[in-house]
Amino acid sequence: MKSPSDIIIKSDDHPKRGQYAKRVSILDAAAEVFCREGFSGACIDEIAAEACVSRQTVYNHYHEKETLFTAVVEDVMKRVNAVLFSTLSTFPDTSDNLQEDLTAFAVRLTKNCTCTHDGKFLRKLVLQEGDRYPHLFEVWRQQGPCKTTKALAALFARLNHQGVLDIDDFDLAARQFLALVNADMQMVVLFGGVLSDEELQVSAQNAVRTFLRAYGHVTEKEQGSRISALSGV
Amino acid sequence: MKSPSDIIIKSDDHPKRGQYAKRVSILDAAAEVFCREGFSGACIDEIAAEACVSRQTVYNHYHEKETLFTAVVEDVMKRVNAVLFSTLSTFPDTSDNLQEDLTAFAVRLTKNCTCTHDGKFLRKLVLQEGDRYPHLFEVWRQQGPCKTTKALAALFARLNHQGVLDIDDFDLAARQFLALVNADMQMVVLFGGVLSDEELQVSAQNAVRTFLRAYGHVTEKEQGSRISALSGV
DNA sequence: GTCAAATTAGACACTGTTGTCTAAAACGTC
DNA sequence: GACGTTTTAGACAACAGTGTCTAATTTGAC
Repeated sequence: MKSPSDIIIKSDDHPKRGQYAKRVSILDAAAEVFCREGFSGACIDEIAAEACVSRQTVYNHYHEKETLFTAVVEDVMKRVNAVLFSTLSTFPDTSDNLQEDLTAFAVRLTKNCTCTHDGKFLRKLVLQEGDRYPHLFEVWRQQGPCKTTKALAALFARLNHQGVLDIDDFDLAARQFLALVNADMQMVVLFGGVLSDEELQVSAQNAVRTFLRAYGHVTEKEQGSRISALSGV
Repeated sequence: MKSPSDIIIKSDDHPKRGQYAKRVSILDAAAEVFCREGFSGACIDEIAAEACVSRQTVYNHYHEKETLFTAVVEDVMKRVNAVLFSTLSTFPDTSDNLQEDLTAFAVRLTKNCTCTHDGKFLRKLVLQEGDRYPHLFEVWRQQGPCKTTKALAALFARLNHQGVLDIDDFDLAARQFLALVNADMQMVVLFGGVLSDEELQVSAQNAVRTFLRAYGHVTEKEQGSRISALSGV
């Protein structure tokens, strides 16, 4: 009915051809179904259908459900981590307009990492199957979130050195920055809600304002009043 | 083999007898299995075995798997919300020793609500099956977390009125307080890790310290140094 | 002790899923 | 255009889980 050249045009940017295209297609579909149904609830037939591929093809590439699952998880983790570190590299390196720069950074963080399809998938997965595959997720945690905190801590240390921040425990500051940035996400994202760009902006602004109130150097005390005017939503 | 009076002594405090005992036993076992395996992965036979009850008894009480599942969720939600509000009622009402009082409150919050078995279960459940039962969880969210934030906001407003805090948006402050308190929990709790009492204490201390730095009234500036000495771990 | 209600083990039909196997078709590379 | 590889649809066995039914047993209240 459908020729394969139709099939590979799924929702991907550059439709790769041949065997590789199938792999990607299967991986994407599997991610979708695993995320929606959980491991036990997901059924290979459904995945095959969603990937526009026969069931046998799925079994050709990944011998069994378990293999497919771990492949999907590793794939998503790799993507998420890549985006995470690429976003981290946009951390402001100048200290003028710190409030605005940090806010923009926080927005990027939420938009690229937290509120992403992959992001939600991974969060769901970790919680859902973390107990069953401790090693799989522990490795990711070390390479991802833990490294992120360390990197962020180093970046804050730099700002501290420049004299614009007053932090004694950089690691703690990093964790708290992330917590504040995600403060409004938790509940909304959990329920599939989507925040508008404006809401994202306000949320990030609030997070950064509080962060800078706690850690901003005393000389910048005029910030407090300035930003409270901005966040009038 | 086993007499029912043996069975009901599971891990409960006061072993209720008769029909009610079975219901409780089933509900507990089901919560355990649903949490471990997810809805699709959970099997009635396993639940029945874990509850020391025949499969038929499960079907007598809850006609089908779906019914049992929603019953379990509602049960856990009720318990979690009850503990949540009972903990909220212990919010400090005097403003001397605010740092210590708030820290103790934060510890109670994490110990009673976040790091609980029920707490983790609910978080897992919301993420896992939230899409499938939007109404179920939306009601809970309104009655639980949303109300919590409102209540906490009101409590902060009271402290603000007493002049010990300098908050302009109480609701935001409440959300950020919760975010800071949970900053260290997220990753650890996700992976089934358990924080020691000491770690819990330090984490709460750090959260409150940052919160008060951001929102504490300027006159209390000596707090910053005092607490940083405390949190030397 | 009696009796109604609840519980039990086990068998049962039914459905859905996994993973294998086949033969036919489509592919891509030369 | 020929040939080896990949994909496909469909049938298939094996299995696991749901939900029903039955007949025997146990329970608790009187």
